[in-house]
Amino acid sequence: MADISPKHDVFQAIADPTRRELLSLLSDQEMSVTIISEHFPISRTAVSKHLHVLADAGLVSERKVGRETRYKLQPEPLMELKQWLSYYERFWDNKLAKLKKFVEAD
Amino acid sequence: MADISPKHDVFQAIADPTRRELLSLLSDQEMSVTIISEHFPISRTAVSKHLHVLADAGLVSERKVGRETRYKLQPEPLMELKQWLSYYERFWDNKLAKLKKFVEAD
DNA sequence: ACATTACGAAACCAAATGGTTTCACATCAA
DNA sequence: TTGATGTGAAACCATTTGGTTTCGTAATGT
Repeated sequence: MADISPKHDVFQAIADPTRRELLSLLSDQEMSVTIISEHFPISRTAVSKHLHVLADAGLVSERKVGRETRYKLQPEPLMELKQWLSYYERFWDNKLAKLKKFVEAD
Repeated sequence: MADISPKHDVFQAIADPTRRELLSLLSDQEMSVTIISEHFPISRTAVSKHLHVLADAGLVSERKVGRETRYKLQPEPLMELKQWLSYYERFWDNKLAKLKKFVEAD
């Protein structure tokens, strides 16, 4: 049986600050591994690993061009995060509403 | 020098599925550690550790009541997440817009 | 044809993470 | 006072994580 998805989930993927920087960098443009890694103080191999984690989570796409591998942002999986967040928004909205009420009752 | 800043950031705190379940559980009501841990297959001590991580990130508050320690959701730090997300929303909005354009050009 | 470039896989390592069990200590109930 | 309950700290353990260096290979440049 093919193992469909021990994939990394989006929550775990964005937990690392370097990976968040990668997403930010790749939101502008598609870039090759070497060029990407020039923006970071760690080795190209380490960057490559981070990119694979992001790819596993579906947050970036890989494309081979000659000897390069180019990556670009794939924002769709972030919708899961947005949906997760939306559940909690009402709690802080609620707090804000209570605060407003309190202030206005003055 | 007192270290004001939280030890764990919100991204790292929500990366763990157990901790996300904890947040969900505590959004309903304030609960003691023992009661909370009855909802999980792991030890009370392990749950307690997760709660401390969440507290470090500011996502739950602790309150001592007699010999109990009660926790409840503190959703405010999730705003940082929302803000981070908002930057990426335009990218998928953009994609949707392009798709719409393409479909309508038919 | 040969050297250079771009990259991933592999082996390895230290530190962090998520879990356990045990123990000490308050607090509450009898 | 004595016993049960609620909890955190500590010591410990296995696995995961984030990093490294080394090496092989494919594509490109000269």
